[in-house]
Amino acid sequence: MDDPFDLTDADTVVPAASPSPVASSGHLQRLNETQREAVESVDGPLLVLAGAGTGKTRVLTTRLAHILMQGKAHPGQMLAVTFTNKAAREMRERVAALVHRPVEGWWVGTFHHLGARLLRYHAESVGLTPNFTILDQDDQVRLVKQFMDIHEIDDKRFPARTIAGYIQRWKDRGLMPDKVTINEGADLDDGRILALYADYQARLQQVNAADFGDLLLLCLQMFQTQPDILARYQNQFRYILVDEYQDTNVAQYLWLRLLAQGHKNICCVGDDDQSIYSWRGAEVGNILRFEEDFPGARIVRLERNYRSTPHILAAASGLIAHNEDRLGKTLWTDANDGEAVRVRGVWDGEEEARTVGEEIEVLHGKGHKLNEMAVLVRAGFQTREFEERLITIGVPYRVIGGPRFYERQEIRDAVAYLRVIAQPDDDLAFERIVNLPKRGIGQATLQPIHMLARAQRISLTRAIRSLIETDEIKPRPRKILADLLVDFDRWRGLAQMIGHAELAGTVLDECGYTEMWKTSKAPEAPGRLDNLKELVAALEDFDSLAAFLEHVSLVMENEDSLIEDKVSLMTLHGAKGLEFQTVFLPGWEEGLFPHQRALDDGGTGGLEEERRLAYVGLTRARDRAIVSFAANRRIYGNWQSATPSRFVDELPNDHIEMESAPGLYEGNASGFGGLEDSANLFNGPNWRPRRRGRAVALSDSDWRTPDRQAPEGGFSEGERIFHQKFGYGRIIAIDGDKLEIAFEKAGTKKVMMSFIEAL
DNA sequence: CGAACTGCATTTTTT
DNA sequence: ATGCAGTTCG
Repeated sequence: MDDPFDLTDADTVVPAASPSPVASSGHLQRLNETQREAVESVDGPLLVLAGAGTGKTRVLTTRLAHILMQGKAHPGQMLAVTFTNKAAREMRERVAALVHRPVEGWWVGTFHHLGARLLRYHAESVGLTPNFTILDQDDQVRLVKQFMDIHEIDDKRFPARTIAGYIQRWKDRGLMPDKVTINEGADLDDGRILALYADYQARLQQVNAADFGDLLLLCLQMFQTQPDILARYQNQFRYILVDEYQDTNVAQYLWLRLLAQGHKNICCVGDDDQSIYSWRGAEVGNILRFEEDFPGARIVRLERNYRSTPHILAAASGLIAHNEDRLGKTLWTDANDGEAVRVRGVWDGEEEARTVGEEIEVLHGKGHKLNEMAVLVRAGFQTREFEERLITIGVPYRVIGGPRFYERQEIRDAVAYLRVIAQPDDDLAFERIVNLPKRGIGQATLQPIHMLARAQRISLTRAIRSLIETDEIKPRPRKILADLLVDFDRWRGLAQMIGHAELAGTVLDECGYTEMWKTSKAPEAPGRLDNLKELVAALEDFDSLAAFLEHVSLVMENEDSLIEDKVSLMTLHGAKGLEFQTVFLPGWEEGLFPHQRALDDGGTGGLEEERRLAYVGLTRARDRAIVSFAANRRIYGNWQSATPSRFVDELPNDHIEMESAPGLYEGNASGFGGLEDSANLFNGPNWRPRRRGRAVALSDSDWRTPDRQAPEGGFSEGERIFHQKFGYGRIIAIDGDKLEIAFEKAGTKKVMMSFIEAL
């Protein structure tokens, strides 16, 4: 895949960039005046406040290309940091397109990616070896659990998840255990949490591992303790560029500030109004403080919006104006007016889903692409209602942000085997697979091993090696463990002889893991086996096992091809950075959006962040935004009546069109009958019989684009298929355009043929 | 040691 | 309603 980790020293791979001012000015001409200013102000600190839809990415990539083409720096002297792999990839591709060739040797990537790379070069300086393991959240929690009892922490009051969260937050703030103050929560649970953090951290080093936070934190530590290393990179990185600066946490900020001290050419791009990640450590303060942090900084505001209609822009601006803590921007556009933002009150969630579905059908009938429509919700579970509706009416959709490939159980299991092979001291991986498939190794066997490992500060496999000769372990488990270690050694030897993809296949077969799923009666077993095959196939794309493992730990994304025309369903968070012609924004009710939880533990700041989320949602829309709220909603199984979100009231009247049924909305807090009034249940203004959807689905099937029309004889009984909601299954019967399918997980259902994918 | 049961919480998420 | 995690029983 993209940029597998390699040990090529960036400095040595520097083809000199030849200045080509002609091409350069061509690119500059496609920019407006402020954009050009942002591109051309290459020397000295620069903050680009880039409002939604103001051409941020274009500026960013043109700037990088500009620097290259001006011959101001070699690729190896540029550092471009993003938050997601997707953003990094996009940057790489677009810059390459601008300079008409792939750009070799420049440092583009996520904070974590680049941090990992730096650490691998200099692992010894922080007490690791270059092949250290990167732990993900799951591993972290498991590691925390191991220390819970030692520190006598009540897991009712402080579940492992929560503690891992505290540790993560400390790391986000750049705090090693010895730096945590009372102010930062050093006294949590009488200091037990902090003590656990110290143990946790010591253990990580001992097993040659780093968690996500460490990728930055250890870099910081390295920079602070090894001035020569720091100086080298300060010197090397002539131009630094940071995307989504409003999302940086303290550790990332410190990391950047240290690296930027050399040439002081740092360009940060961001938008304080789109800061929606404070709950995971992002500090809006970083962007608000930029001028103080980088003296002499220039600030460029990109305010001309190329995305949305004036109505949408005005609605979003009017809403965000209710926030106090902001740098302030005034977005403008010279696009034509377009449609007002529609705001619709409905009876309940079902009706909301129905109306959204109808709207989608109408638009699609008029020739609008489904790819250009999105339903953006506050919380993941809200997508369910829309999924059900879209299935009923036969509209293809995709849910973005579901479980990801590398997070699936079988994939993590398989990866654990590979980790044990590549990193013999990887305890977490070892524990995951020591009794998987079932070998009869349980807590009883593991306990003395743990004790020894802890006492001697060695890894579990090492502990086993020294215990294997003694009577500490009963004969039967002793034999099993000894065999297992022999297997490990054999696989490690094999790794030298055969390709890593082949190795993976061999390991999974020989350890019995594949067999375990083959014999499994579980309905999802065949799917899991398919995934394992996919994993082995994916390994082919990497140069080495190490490169693959790096990829797995750092790149957790799912690749969902945008080729098929589908409506997108996702959370507002997931929508940041995307745009659609039509955006549906359902669930604008007090308690749901703004979410009660954000209000409770975030105070005013929490509310403002929710408002920014709303702003992000609205500004995703190019032509059309439809906000809706329901009077009644079923949450966790019981019905609750709801009040329209305060954000609805904050939308400027001149730019919205209220479509509430009479009586459902008259300003906030009135005439919004809840369910206690049970007569309303069947007489609500928008109540309709349940059956209706069925009829719509059948009569409307003709609007579907021809190529999506399921081929008549495309399926046969007994065929194995895939359905995006119900998963894998086998066809039992065919009835016109509907198929009866026995799903492996979801039981037997009748579904529309157009939703079935042949395998 | 493994399987069944019960209780409990249930925003957002990248790496 | 639902799933997951921790506990209890065989």
